[in-house]
Amino acid sequence: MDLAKSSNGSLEREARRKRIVLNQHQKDTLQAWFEKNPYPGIAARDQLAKEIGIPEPRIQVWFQNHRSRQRRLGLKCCFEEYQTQGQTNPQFGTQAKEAGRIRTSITRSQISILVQAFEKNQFPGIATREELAKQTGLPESRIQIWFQNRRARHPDWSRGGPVNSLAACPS
DNA sequence: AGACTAACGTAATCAATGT
DNA sequence: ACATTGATTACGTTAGTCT
Repeated sequence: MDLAKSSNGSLEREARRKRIVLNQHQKDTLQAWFEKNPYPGIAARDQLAKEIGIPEPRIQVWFQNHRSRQRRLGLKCCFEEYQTQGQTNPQFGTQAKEAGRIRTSITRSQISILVQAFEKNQFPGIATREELAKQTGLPESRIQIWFQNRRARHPDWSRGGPVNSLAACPS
């Protein structure tokens, strides 16, 4: 993606989160959990997060990246396989799909804060997201997801030219 | 300099919730 | 029933770390 255009006072890409560096013990533990279950639910992720002292959202991303890596190496850890195995073979119950994160409910006032920020910048960096997290009381990781979904579903009506923003939201 | 990989992006889809 | 929208998936890209 090519945001962060030229020098001429254009919008610069905001900084991303500082990259964490995993120590060997953390890598080993992650690896071990991955082998047991490459698709951990929120409960397992939380427990693992606590165990190795890494925030749960980082754990979730690590599993996403690691699945890609494994797949690239020819190893096939695919979700469907995992699910159907659980269904056709209920005895191997360990393969059953684990519960995901409970849906976060976002209030009207929180949404208005987020929408305002979105109209200023559709691609907030970590600093902006943390600030919004503070203002709204929502976890930063949920804010990041909110922006992803928003970009996908409300394409630029602040970017470039306002496409008559009042036409929206018939409430 | 190049390999590795956390962080981050899109697109598609599932699923909870409200109307 | 349907629309809206939060969460998860696959997969590609960007950029920091390490050898």
